[in-house]
Amino acid sequence: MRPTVHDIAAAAGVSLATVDRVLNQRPGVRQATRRKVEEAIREIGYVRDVAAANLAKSRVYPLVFILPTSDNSFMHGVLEEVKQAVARSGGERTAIRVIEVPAFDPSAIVAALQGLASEKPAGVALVATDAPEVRAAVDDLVAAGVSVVTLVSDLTGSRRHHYAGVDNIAAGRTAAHLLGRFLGAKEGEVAVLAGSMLVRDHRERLEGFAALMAEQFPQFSLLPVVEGRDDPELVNVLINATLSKNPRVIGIYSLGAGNRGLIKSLKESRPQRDLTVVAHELTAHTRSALKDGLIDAILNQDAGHEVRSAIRVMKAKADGLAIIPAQERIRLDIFLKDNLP
Amino acid sequence: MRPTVHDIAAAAGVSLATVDRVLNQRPGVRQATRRKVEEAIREIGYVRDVAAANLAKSRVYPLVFILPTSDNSFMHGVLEEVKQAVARSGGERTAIRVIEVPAFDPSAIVAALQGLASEKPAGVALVATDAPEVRAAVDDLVAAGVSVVTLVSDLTGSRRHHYAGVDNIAAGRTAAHLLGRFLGAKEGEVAVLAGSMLVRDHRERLEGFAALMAEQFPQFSLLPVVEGRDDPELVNVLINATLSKNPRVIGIYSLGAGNRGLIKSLKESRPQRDLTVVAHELTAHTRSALKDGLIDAILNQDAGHEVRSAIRVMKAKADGLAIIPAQERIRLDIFLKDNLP
DNA sequence: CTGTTAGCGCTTTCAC
DNA sequence: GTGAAAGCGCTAACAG
Repeated sequence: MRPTVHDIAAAAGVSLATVDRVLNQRPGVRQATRRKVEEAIREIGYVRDVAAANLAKSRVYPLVFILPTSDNSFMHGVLEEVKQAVARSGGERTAIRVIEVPAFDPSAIVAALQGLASEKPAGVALVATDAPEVRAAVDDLVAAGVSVVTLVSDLTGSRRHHYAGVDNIAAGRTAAHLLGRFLGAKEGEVAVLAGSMLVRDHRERLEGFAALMAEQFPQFSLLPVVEGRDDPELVNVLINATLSKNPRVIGIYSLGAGNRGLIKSLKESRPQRDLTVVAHELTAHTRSALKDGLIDAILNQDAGHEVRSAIRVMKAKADGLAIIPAQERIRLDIFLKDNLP
Repeated sequence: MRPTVHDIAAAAGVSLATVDRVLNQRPGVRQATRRKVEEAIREIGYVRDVAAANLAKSRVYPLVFILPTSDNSFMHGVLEEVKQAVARSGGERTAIRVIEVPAFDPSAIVAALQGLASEKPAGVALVATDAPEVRAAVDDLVAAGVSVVTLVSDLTGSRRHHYAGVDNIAAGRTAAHLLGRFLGAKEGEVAVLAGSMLVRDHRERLEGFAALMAEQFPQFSLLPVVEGRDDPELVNVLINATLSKNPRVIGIYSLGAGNRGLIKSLKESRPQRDLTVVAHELTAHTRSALKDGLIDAILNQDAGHEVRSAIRVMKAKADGLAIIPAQERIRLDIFLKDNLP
């Protein structure tokens, strides 16, 4: 049997209440007594039963997700996963609330973050827009004792506890590697489509992509980045323009969302143009385009994993508990036609 | 506040003990009373607090892992992950035991399985060798009320509750897809290295690989499969022989373990031969070979995920609880030089 | 400062 | 058949 608080109390010659005070670093214990109890805890090899503690406290973890209201399948997927987590709230002792904010708008995030300062949830997960004022607002929340996790796009330099998302520089490099090898001996130009250079994940993907292309595949020249704001309509127009203006384009890297528009362009260009395409995020649209051979590879981050991981981490950090790093690492999934889930 | 057993008791006008009997399907309740209680449970929308129940029962889940004593890094990794799970046993209420059996030996697995019949652990996870007697022994355990999970290699046709491993047909197809596209316009032969055709995972990978090569890349002819028994020494000898006998080999698919031997051969052949290689399982050896360009892509299953997932599933099945399917799906990871974890 | 006591939600004797 | 009461490991009033 694992040792319990009773065993500590007996060993240290004190009452349960005192043991509890020491265990939870609450005041009202003499230094000497405290030391005695800590000694006993160590001697005996005690580890707290978190489930029992939570039961006694009737603890629930109030959690907040701040998500952009982007009209793209990926963000819809994230929202859907959060909703499923809400459905599981009972068993997981969580109370989850979602705040939707306009996309690519730092001030909206800051406002949401500041609104939470008084509410003091156990944890906040946000899709961060990379701006100093967001960083400051995050740091304030952390200082107020809230556990903060960035989701999908990170906020380096801030004091957030954890990032639940993929390594986007590696993602860009991987895209370049695949595109380069798939293109093989061909020669020509490569177009890059992004959402916005305001979000860190897009910037990093571009950075990784451009770097590896330059290092390993200098035979392909990169066209200037096209920013489609993750908007299918706009993307469609921009890509059509790019393709008609640049007849030598043989490859496309779509590093943002709004691929519905890209796919439309690809379909229209199909008989004449032979394009090798790598895109991000597996959605109903990109999936069927992959199957049809319009897209050659999809890089993906598992939204379900990201959301579940963010919740686990927020809970753990709220209690000052350790996480299992490998379990919380968000993989960059590579999907080809043949390994679709 | 979520409804509790007390609420049910009050609503049904019975005592807690009776509610508990109904909840746990124990005898000693009149049919009429039982119905009344079940009614109340439904009306009130009760869901049991598993943590509290486990606390009251001082429940621990005795779990057994049956693993082959293969001298390869992948199985060592699995064992390592199980050990880490043992270290977490306290908080997870598990008591994990490992039984090691000789590799590729159905009778050893059967003996282990039968030995467990009397012990009746809550769950058993095994790396299955595909044989009728193993299937029968698994079915017996399931019939005895033990929850059984196959790990890494499945046992279709048996009554195991769950398979914690990758889709190996898809893995083989993915390997073919990568190899075919990476080889591009070249022409020549492709060699396939397996561990043993006795294990289902290897057979399935081969099947998927051969099928896709035939469909999509008929320009490459496949050499007969080489069986290296996952043994680095043997693999080294066999691959050396294959390479010298077949000068037209331009690609290799290593679908089993023992890649240490393969890598040795690759190093030795290096200046003269230009080989495109796809291998399975990320280990210290394959990782550095990937970095050095000896291997072009590695297909991997995350041993840590597999072990943690197996444990979650065994526990859930033992209690008749639902799992989150997406969380328990083991991905086929594709690693290139650029997306190594 | 320290201890006693009554729960958290559920299970389990042991009576009736 | 059914119920009262004690207790799982921990926390939180409330006394002293």
